[in-house]
Amino acid sequence: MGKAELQTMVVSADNVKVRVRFAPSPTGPLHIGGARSALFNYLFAKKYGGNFVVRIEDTDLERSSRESEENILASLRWLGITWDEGIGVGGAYEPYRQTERLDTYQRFAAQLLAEGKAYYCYCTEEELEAERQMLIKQGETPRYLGKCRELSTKEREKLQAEGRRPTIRFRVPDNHLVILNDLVRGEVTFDTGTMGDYVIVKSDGIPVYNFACVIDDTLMEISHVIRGEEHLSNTPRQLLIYDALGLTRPQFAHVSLILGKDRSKMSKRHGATSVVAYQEAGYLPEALINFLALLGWSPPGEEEILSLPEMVQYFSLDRVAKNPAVFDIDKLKWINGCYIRQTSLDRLTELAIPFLQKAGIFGPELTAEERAWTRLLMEATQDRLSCLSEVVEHAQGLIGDAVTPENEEAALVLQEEQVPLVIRHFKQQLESLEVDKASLDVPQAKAMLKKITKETKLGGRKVFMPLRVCLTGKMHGPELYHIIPLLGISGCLARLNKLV
RNA sequence: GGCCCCUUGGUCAAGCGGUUAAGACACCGGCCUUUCACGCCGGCAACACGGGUUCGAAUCCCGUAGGGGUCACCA
Repeated sequence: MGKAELQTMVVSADNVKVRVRFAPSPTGPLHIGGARSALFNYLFAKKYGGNFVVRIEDTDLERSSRESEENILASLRWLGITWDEGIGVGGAYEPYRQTERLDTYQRFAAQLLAEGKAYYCYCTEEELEAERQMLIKQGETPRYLGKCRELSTKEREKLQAEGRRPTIRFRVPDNHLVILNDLVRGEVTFDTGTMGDYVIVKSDGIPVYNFACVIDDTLMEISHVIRGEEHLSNTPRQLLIYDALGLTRPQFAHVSLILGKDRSKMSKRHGATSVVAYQEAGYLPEALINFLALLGWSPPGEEEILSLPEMVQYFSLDRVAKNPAVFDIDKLKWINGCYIRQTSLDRLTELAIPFLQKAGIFGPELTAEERAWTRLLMEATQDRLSCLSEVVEHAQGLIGDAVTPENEEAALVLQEEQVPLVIRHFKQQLESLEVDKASLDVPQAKAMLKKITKETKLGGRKVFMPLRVCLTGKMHGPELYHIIPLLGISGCLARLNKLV
């Protein structure tokens, strides 16, 4: 079946209610790739008027934690990805946490057992490991050879009496072709020949992912499973269970991975991989979302800066690319800068405050004056920021009285002959004003600078550059008429006196 | 190693048998500007390779190479 035909299947799925899900396992923070999967599911649901559900797959008791669950949900909320149903919001298919659905899985496992489609396996980990090693040594695919497949009741009782707790294994049909019609990949065929019977229920009675997700997706009436490509190889195992239980398969769409610079699956080595890390680095949620959407999907038009509703409007699985995408931090920065420039000063101020607090510039509570100062700071730096965290540097440059020229070039500027004259005029201007920080605003600063230029009859650069270096020590930076009010009259005078 | 997926500029990507092979980021140049930045204008740069199919392949098929994923009582 061609991709175009598969696509019409999706679109004509109007007789089936679209229900998709994001099912993270709470074993750490929300990963960038997970966030994209969640986003694609969300977009798909909204596009087709369906429901987006969030389910927690916490069957790995060792690694799962409530804390991680909370963190993941917090990241989703921060990104603006909301869910119609699931953890925290409830719904008609409760519960949405797998460890609270154990009896359900047991029922289906019992059915498979009763029908001979699954069986108890008493092998120990050591035995299994030995088998694996042996196969590897022989150059074969490591897999379970089916030692416990035909255990008699007596043998089982004996093993049981030894204190062995069995797992339940699915009996994989021999030399059977499993065919998947993937919505992004097309037809994919797997041969069960090298698969080996796999565990569906662990010895502690907890189901394994490949089993639990089949049951849940069925019971929760999930229509489309959109997930990362790392699950593609698992899919035949799940498909086999659908078939064995006589369940209707959902449609699948496997989205390619997000890669690091070296083209391997994005991991810690490549830098930040969690959504919180980007949040803490000063990326705006709408920028991250926008960037993630562009990784593996492309809008039909030319515009790449898109709001969530716009993405919903344009989203479709047939515009999802098959090839993996390298995470390009430069592009993220650019997108983030675009959003920072679009953001109102009021919101920008609120967003920036935590960064300034964290840097120790402000305490836990801000005075009205500090807020106003921050707002001015944002006005001064808005279009030169690619990340919120960058304001810290700018703020730090405005604190304290000591200024040193950043380099030789800057030092040289101060040697120019007109400098004393310019400074004298500037000081006069400052001193003629009330020595009250609040009274010095941007229009006043502009007027002052204009006056100096006029009085000294000097060209712009000869006036502005020395002042800039005197006040900041730097050759580049925000507009002087922003810097002066940010420093305040006393701040400016202090810096001038220290330097000259 | 077996199985599976992928292959258009440095990166993201459009393209779905006939195009001068879009666009974006990055990079380079110019303009704007009292600096930098923003913005605007311009430039560099790609169909992995080899066979087919076809009047015609980036587009279809088969190989090769390269990359990736997966092979747990993890998800």
